[in-house]
This record gives sequence, C-alpha cells and structure tokens, in this order.
Amino acid sequence: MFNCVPFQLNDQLITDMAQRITSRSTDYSQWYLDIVKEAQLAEHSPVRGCMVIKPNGMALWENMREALDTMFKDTGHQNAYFPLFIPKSFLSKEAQHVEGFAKECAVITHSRLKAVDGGVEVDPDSKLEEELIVRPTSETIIWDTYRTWIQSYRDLPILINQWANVVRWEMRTRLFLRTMEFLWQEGHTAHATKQEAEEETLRMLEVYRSFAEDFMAMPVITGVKTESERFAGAEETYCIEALMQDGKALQAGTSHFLGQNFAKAFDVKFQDKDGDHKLVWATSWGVSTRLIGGLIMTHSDDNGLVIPPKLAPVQVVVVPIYRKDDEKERVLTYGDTIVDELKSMGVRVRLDDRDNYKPGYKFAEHEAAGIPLRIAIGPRDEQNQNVELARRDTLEKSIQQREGLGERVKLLLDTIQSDLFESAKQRRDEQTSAVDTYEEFKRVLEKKGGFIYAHWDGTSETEEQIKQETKATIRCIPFHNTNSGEGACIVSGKPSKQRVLFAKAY
RNA sequence: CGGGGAGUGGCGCAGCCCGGUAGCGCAUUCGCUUUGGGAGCGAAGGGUCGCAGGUUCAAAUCCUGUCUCCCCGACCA
Repeated sequence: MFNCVPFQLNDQLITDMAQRITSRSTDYSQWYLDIVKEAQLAEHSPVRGCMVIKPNGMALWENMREALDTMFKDTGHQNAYFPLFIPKSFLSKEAQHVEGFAKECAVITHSRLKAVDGGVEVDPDSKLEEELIVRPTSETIIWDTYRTWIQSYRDLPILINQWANVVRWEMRTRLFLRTMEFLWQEGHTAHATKQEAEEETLRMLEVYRSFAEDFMAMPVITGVKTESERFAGAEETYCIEALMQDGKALQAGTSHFLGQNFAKAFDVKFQDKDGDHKLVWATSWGVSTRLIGGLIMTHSDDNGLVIPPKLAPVQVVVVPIYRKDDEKERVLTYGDTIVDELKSMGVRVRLDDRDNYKPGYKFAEHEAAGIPLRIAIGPRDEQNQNVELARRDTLEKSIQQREGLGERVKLLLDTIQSDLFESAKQRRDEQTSAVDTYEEFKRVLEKKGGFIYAHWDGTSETEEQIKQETKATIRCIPFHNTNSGEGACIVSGKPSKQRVLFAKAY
C-alpha cells in the first residue's frame, strides 16, 4: 500500500499549481520569468538591460559551451581571443555592416574620471581622439587582424572561434533572450575559395542543428534567411529556428556566408598557387546565452525548469528521508553507496543531505531547478533494498530495486533525453500549419500561432506588408520542406516555387 | 523612444486617496517538537519607504524633477 501512494498533494500545493497554470496561460512572459527565478538561473542587474547569471545558470551555460567547443574542435577549429574595444573607424569600413549595427553601439569617448565634491564626473580633458566601440560583434577587428596573418594560400584556411561577451544597446530587453550584454561564441573563418567558405557555412549550421536537437532536445528548422532578415554584411545567412511553447519562434543560431565583403573592406588578399593575388572568402557563425532562454521555453512546465540530461549540471539528486539519528545514519550510508556507484559510471550526481529542509521542500526545489532524475531513499527502502525513482519530465515515480540501479539510471537518462526531444517535436508539429490564402494565414496566426508554411512571391515588399499587417516574419526558407510544391503567393497571387516558414518571433 | 504598471527589511507585498514618526507573509538566527510532497510553536535580529528638491510644526503619504524595473509597441541574436 505504501508503495502505491507514497505521497499526497496538500491543498496548498494544489492551490499553488492552479495559480501557476492560470498565470502561464494568461501571461507567458511572467511564467518565463518565474522559471528563470525559481530555477536560480539569473536576475536583473543594477545596470539596465543586463543580467547577473547565477551559479545554476552559469553551470548550465558551461555545459553547453563545453559540448559546442568539442564540436568546433572536431570540425578543425581553434579558440582565440580578440579585443573588446573596436576603433570607431573599423565599423564604417563595410557599408551594410555599419548600417546594421550603428544604432546599437556603446561608445567610449573618455578615459578618465575626476573627483568632484564627494562624487566623480567625466574629465573633459580625457576625451579620446578616436572613440572606441564596445564590440557588438567582432568581424571588423578580426578581419583587420587577419590582413596581417594572411599572405599565401598556405595560410588558409583560418578556422577560429572566440568565446566572448558582446554589447548591443537594445531598446527593449528580456533575460537571456535579449540582454544588452550577452555571452556567445563567434566563429570567423577565412578561405581560399568560395566553395570552401560555403561548405564551412553549412557545416557550422549543421553543428548548430545537431547541438540544438541532440543536446538541447530542441527541434529546429534549418534554412536560409530572406534578404531583409540577413546579417548586416553577409551574402547569405543560414539559421536554425525553434518554436517555443507559446507559439512564438526563436532564432537560435546563425551561420553567415560573408563572401568577400570583409576581405574587400579590410583589404585581405593572398597569393594563390597560380601567383595571382586574390581576395579571401569569409564566414562567421554564432550562438549565444539566448539558447538558455530557448531551453527554458522549450521544455519547462508549471513546476519549473526541465533540463535535458546531457546538459544538466546535476543529472541525479539523491534525497534521503529519515526521522531519527539511527535512521539518518543508515539512510545516508545507503545513499553514499548509490552516489558512489553512479559517480563511477560517469553520472553527475549529488546527495542532498541538507538537514534544514524537509524532503518535500527538496523535491519541489529540485523540480524547479530541472534536475532530470530524483532518487528518494528512506529507512524502508534501505531495508528492502529499493529506491524511489522520479522523472522530472513526466513527474512519474516508481519503486526500483537497488540491484543494478546504475545501469537503469543511465538508460533512463538516455530515455529522458530522447523523450524530451520527441515531445518537443510533437508539440512543434502540432503548432505547425500550412495555408493557401491570406485569410487563412491571418486566422491561423491569430487563433493558433506557431509556424505557418505559406507561399510567398519572393519580394521584400510582400514580406514587409505581411509583417506590418500581421507581425509575422519569414523565419527562413527551409531546406527540408515537407510542405513543398509550387503555388501562388498568399498576398500577391504571383507564382511561388515553395512554401516558406512564417511565425511571430521573439 | 511612445503607451500602461511599479519602486517600502534579503524576497513578495500592505500602508498613500484622507500627512502624525512603518506593518504583514516568506526567508534569517536561537530553542523545542518534527522529517515519505514546499513543517509547527515560541523568541530574536534586520528598513534614513529609489534618488534630489519643495510645501508643512510634521512627509512613505501632498507637489516638482529625476533614475530604475516590468508589460505592450517600434529595433534586434
């Protein structure tokens, strides 16, 4: 009997959950902020638009970073570091680039403060001859450097990645999704041929797709951006697009084919085998802490965050339950054997032996933090050589034998990882529609949201009109289009080769 | 930058309309009882009420200015 109904919900818990469900359906933003807060990921900083990433959030980012870094190195890349400050003149060398970023740059104009009755003010005498920009992205300073690194075809390709922080002075910010300062990686590569650079662009897009789906368990659509959504200075921008639970799209990563734009702007040439001097071909690609936002909005439920096992800083938490000192000793010793076994098998496990919280509190806390698996052990479990295993994703609980626990935990973590992906994918597919008329487009967007496949005539004018009238944008022209086939543009009626992917986006 | 809301112990809030020297819940510390779904009781500590002016015998409260945060738009990874 005990094993069948080990716990009971109390009134308070039911009330709390009801309130949360209500708040989520009415205000997704608040729900998102609650998750960030309860999972102890980040908080607002005293500086407008910035955030303090707390240890939980940083541990998650570090795991993501490590997985990505491994993938970058496996594809032949190396890490390097370039300056935070960029001379203002660099930014103006590539015409589209300056247009794209000029409106959101932090500018350093002075180098000193001076004390003035109790406070400080900017010393006017310290005005810089040339202002410095805090990098919004590093193409310019990197290509200025590449000029000195590249002379011969033997110097190519250069395959470099940088982990850094960048600043974009955004008008409106949201934790993780759009902060003024954010952490990211930016890859910058230089190649001898166009083909090589194009291959690199797509190779890195595939790395991002694989990371999003295999590690984050976040299904994405890969494709190419339209001209108006293209990165400032790129010839072609490829992206991975994810769909959040509220039906809005999130651009989760981009990979740009930069052509010879930056090589021209910074005069980066190499002497080829044939003796000719040629301009270098370039790519850049990046993902940011925005991915944490994507992770939260893809998997979380009303009990808090859900982290896929591959990325979870703690994969399994062991919660001991006891009344008296002799029970405590027995249970903790029992717990130690479990922790030792899991550790030896490479599982990231933590024994929560804090004495000042009751088990119920710990359960709720670990659920909010998104730990994939919980093992609860009490005196009876110790006696019967059992454990109670609880999955974070499904909230299912079961009694398991102690014997062979390590193997079962490893299997279960794998199962959770793939189940998370499958259920996220199912959710996304349910929120994906294909339409043939503008009326239907508007109706679906209004009532259901999500991804909408529709025919488009390929012009920026039509794209802009749809954006103005519905707030939906073309997320990408997908590579693998299950809704392909020719048709007519939903607005202009002109012929269209394939449907493109629309959604309201973050 | 436009529209709306809000800044009061660590966190969440009440008090403001109608000025009179700051209160509640959670958290913290100590004690006892507890521990299988966010424990109970008792006691204690902690706040120049975002900031700067002004009105007044007296300002969390009224007036002016200013900064910040949240939500909705325009911009963006």
